[in-house]
Amino acid sequence: MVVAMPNVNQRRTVITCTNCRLNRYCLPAALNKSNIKQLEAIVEHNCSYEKGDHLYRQKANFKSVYVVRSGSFKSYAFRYNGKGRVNGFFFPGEIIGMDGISNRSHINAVQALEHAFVCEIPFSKLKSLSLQIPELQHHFFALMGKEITNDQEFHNLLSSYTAEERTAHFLINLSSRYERVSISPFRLLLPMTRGDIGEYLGLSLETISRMFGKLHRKGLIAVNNREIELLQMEPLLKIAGCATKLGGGS
Amino acid sequence: MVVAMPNVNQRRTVITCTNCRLNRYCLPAALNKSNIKQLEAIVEHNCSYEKGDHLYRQKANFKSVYVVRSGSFKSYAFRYNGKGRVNGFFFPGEIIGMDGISNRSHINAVQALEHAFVCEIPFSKLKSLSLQIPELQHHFFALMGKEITNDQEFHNLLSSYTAEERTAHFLINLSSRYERVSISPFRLLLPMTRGDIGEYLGLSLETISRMFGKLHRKGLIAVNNREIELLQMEPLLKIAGCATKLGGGS
DNA sequence: GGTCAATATTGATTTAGATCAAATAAGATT
DNA sequence: AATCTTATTTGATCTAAATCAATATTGACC
Repeated sequence: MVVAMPNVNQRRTVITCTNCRLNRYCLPAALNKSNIKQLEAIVEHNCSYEKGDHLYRQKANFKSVYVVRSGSFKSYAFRYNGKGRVNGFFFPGEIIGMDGISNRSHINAVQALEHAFVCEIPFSKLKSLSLQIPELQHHFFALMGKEITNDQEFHNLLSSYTAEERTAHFLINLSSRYERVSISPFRLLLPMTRGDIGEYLGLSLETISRMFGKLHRKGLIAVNNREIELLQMEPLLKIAGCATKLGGGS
Repeated sequence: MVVAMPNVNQRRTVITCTNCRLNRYCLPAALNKSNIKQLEAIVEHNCSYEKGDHLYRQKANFKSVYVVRSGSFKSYAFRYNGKGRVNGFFFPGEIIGMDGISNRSHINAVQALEHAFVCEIPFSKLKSLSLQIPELQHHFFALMGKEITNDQEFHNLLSSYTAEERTAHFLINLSSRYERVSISPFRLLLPMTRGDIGEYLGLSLETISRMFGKLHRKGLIAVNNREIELLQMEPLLKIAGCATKLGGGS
């Protein structure tokens, strides 16, 4: 089985925010050492999930947000009419669960794409702590704001990009998110199926396969099942509609 | 010219959050009287905009969020490659500006669709006040969370709904947002063009026109230029993929 | 009221991507 | 290793919506 996302801190030292390799991408990024200790106290570290396990299901009560430590997840939702599927992927350092904040219940389900670890942060405790630590409040506002701008850029993509552009954008976006957490940004190991990508990008799985083929024929990528190598970034960025690499996002 | 959104509190009494007719949909909703006074002190009330005026432009510095008091706005963004356009509409009681929180600069431009008034809330002051008033912090987290869930439901719509379903959804969504602020939910006066709607829904303007025609021929709506009457809610809700009326959203 | 520019409708044609249909290929299970 | 299931690729065909094109309508401005 392809395991795209390497585990972080495999050795079983006790894991804390202070010693976590991802701490500069996560909530501690905004905090000083003493504040990090306070944050540590409310975080449940390193819960383990197997491939296919659900972090939560649609309509589940919202209690916590989660940070991916290793592995990856997809979020998906069915509507009343059965439409709609995958609406996000999550990689190490990224936050899961904001879809439950407004309603106190999650609108999506979230499922592990491979063996994964997450930290769980009870939201009520996070809110209380944010009242005491202005930097934490500020940072969490910024994280939610980032989620909003990502979603809006995605709106743009779904309403005006061709299949090839969406596919290139997807690869470039993944690349920059991998790079951020020191995973190779040029050899992408995809933890999700073509079908997942298709649902996410509003395309059929056959079209995803064809677009990978098309980009391959142009010499921009190499495709070997779930392993995609990005060979020529400049033209890819151009097709993806990016002036430069993208910021991370769900 | 069609003026869809009636002005609120036209008589020139001094307008405050306490006496604002929209206060139960806006930030004061979460606050007690003394807290509302504190909020009032940081709000710039009733700034006026003419049709076509920009509330802010793409890449403008982020200082404030805004609440629509009357009239309506659209937000739009151009990408590096010239793609993408309208990505949101805003009606009375709704918050504009969250697209600037994470980056300290707005990714969208926002333009008045008709004569409009907004209240401006400097974000740094709002954050400070949120540290003192837990209910305010909670409420603003909830508002941002709502934005996130709306955007994700929209992702779903753009990736899996047909033109007819999108159009019906748009009308139903508008209806419930109008109803929330006591504007008729069955006689919709649209402040935006077919082109705006098309860009928003990822369809051409001709398709919007045709779908209005199609829903009209089915007897579900009556179309008179910018005035759309919803005649049969049940079938419309069904086409729109809603079990019941939708919550508000951008 | 008359002219112009912007919007909206409607029809004809094209096309990007969906769907249908096999054939491979990779992993999982025995 | 052999079988079975799930994913992927590739080709043929179809179709929803885009695009192109022509009017028609509306509102804005002299």
